[in-house]
Amino acid sequence: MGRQAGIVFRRFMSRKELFEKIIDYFSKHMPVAETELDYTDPYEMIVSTILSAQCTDKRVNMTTPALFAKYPTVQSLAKATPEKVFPLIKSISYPNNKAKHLVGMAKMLVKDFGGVVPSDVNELQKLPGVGRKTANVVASVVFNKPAMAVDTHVFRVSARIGLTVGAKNPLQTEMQLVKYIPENKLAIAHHWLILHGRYVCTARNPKCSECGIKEFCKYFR
DNA sequence: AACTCGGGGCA
DNA sequence: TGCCCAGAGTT
Repeated sequence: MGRQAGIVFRRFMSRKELFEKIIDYFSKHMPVAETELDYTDPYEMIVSTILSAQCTDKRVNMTTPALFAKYPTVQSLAKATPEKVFPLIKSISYPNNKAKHLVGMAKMLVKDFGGVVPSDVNELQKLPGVGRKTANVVASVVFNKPAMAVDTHVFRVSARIGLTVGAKNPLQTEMQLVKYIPENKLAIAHHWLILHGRYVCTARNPKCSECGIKEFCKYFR
């Protein structure tokens, strides 16, 4: 497999072909990922995604049950205040900002969107606490839109492997990836690249010896 | 483009 | 203790 892949790579391999190679590996070695893309409802998804900024998913998952128990709907959260939300999320990153953002988001959803989470990326970004990354996550994962969310992991891993070339910021990475990744693979690709970046292709001291796709990786060669 | 928000996990 | 972390908003 390794030798064969090396031979294949020595001739020309497009980024689309490169993506197919790694997505094939991930699909065989991270079968859990598919189910982790399930969501209960758009409200819980967008709240969870906002909370996940600069914070590990484990801490978010420890926090959300109590939060949704007290504020199960957009309407209930819209009637809250940041001061009431803060203690429920104080153990995650930037609790003050996020408490403010969550309440502001809920208020805007009720006031301007009829209490319904929009599926359009540009509409999503109008919400407090929702930037381009969060908007793309919600659009692609919840609404199956052709959007690619790029966080620090996706940015770094894509550059190292060679999925992107010369991308200087997350937006450029996004623009390159959406060009050749099939629409129905964008959400799962986001998830896989994050997991790979978190546990193997780390920012410092990446574990190349444990990496299953180093055969295809520009950074490793 | 640079700066701020920020508590918890881990070496 | 010091360093780091699934970004977003402001200046």
